[in-house]
Parts: sequence; structure tokens; C-alpha cells
Amino acid sequence: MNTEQVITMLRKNGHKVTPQRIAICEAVLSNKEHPTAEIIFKKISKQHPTISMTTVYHTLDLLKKLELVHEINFDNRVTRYDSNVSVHVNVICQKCGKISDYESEAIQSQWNRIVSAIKIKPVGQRLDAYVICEDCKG
Amino acid sequence: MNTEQVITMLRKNGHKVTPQRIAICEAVLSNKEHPTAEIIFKKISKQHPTISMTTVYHTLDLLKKLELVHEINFDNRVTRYDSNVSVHVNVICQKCGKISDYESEAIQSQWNRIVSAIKIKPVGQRLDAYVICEDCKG
DNA sequence: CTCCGTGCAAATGGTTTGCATCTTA
DNA sequence: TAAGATGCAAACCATTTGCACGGAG
Repeated sequence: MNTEQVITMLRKNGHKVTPQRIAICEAVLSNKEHPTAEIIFKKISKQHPTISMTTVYHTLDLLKKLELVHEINFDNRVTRYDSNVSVHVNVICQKCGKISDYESEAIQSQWNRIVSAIKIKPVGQRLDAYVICEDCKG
Repeated sequence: MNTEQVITMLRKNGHKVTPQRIAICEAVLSNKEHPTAEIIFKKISKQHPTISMTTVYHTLDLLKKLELVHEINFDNRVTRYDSNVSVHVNVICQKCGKISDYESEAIQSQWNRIVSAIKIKPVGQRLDAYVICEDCKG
């Protein structure tokens, strides 16, 4: 999803296009590491020194409604935003919290078998695998 | 997991056995609906009128460390506790928030294929499927 | 010109922490 | 009796809300 597509998407749904919104959209859609609102805020602050957390939260809510991002909580308290809305596995280290995404045809088809076994048609999904990563095993 | 097993588990790990702990353990381990700390607190309050949220939180943290429950956030803000630590799918309605568990040989084996495809040995997992349930479709 | 978006400041509320008292072992 | 558990009250802090100003359409 590039900048023009985001702008089109916003206009199509009757939302205004502001510099802040463009910056937030670009920041979250390009970051594959499940950033928090604060991480996005800090990234954008360099270009938009007057931006506020309020606007970041409002815009992320908007993107959530437009189905461009998913909201997920890996650890407590802080919400993370995932711009990968396709079927994938989040591999999360229990010690250091590092997150890696795995996405493949195989994962997709195994998941399809699971949902058809349950007889549902999900509108979304979340697959987490908790591990102790190599760095933390020592 | 019954009461005696919980008591044994606590003692084995050097923790004291108190009436409050027994009540909290029984409440969370018998409730399959992913209760919040407050739900557990209210359930126990009838038998233990002086119990506090502080104790509930402390005990749930303890059970988490002993791997008897998993901590999960389906919606924002409030943490839920899942006493089902086996491989299963949480089917969650996006509208009303109702949660159903699905567990089967098939799900277990498809998940095994996914983790072996990624070449990891997870210490735990979480599988969510988001749906709009029949009641909310109308 | 109108409506929506922005951002400051204040409120919210689930969870955590400090600490004095009580209980288990 | 010592180490740990309980529970009140206060602190915490990510997120939400109220509101006045500003910019997009």
C-alpha cells in the first residue's frame, strides 16, 4: 500500500487528507515490526515537530476501521499495530520480546484446513508462536 | 487440574497455600470462558468477602509463572486469563466479543505442520479466528 | 463557509506498588 | 519466629475525552 493508495482510500471513505495523516500512514504501513503508537510518534516527530499522540491514536483508529492495520497486544499494557493483514505467524521470544513474521503458502493452506474443520469463515486471524530465541537461550 | 494438584504444585515451588489462593486457583482453572481478574474477584467475593483485587492479581501472576494459565488480551485494556494451555483456536466475535474454544486432533496436527515448516519448537501458542457470529449478523 | 482534524490539558481505569499487618510452615 | 501473603491506599501510565483553534474541501 503506497501513499497514493492511502490517499484514495481516505477520500473514498469521506475522510480529509492532512500531512499528519499521510505521515502516520506511511510510518505504520512501512514498518513491519509491529510498532507501538509511541514508536510511530517518535519517527514522525522529526518531520512534524508539532504532532501529538492524540492525532496518532485517532489516525491509527481510523486505519483500523479501514482494515489497513490490525491492533494486537503481545505484552501487556501497550498496543502494537500490524500492517500485515494476511495470514502469517508471529514468532515471539518470551524473554526479549523480539517478533519475527513467517508467511508462506504452506502456512496459508494449513490454516485454511483448520478453519474449514471448525466450519467458520473468519474475517481475520492471529497466529502466535511463543519461543525462547537463540540469543536468549545462553 | 484439581485442588490437590494445585496445592502440590504450589508447595513444590516453595509457595504458601492460603484459602485465597485455593479459591482463585479453583475459580480460574474451572472457568473456560477466559475470565478477567474482576470476574474472578466477584465470583470469589461471595465466599471470601475480604479478598482484594491486589491478591487476585498477585495470584494470577503466580499461576502464569507456573504455566497453569496464559494471559491474553482479546480486546484492549483488560487482560483475560486462559486455563486451556493446550493447542486450540479461540473463535472471537468482532461485534459482541463472545469467545468459543475449538480443540481437536486435526487442529493439533495442522498446527504441528505449521511449526515444523517454520523450524521452531514453540513453548506456547495462541490461535485466534475473528468472526461475526450468527447472533450479530442480523 | 462549514465541517472535520489537530493538539493541549485533563480525565479514565485497569494494573502495579509501598507498606503495615497477618498467616503459613 | 521467619519468610512470605494479604489488602488498603496511592501511584502508574497508556489511552481516551473535552474543547478551542485551525486547515481541508
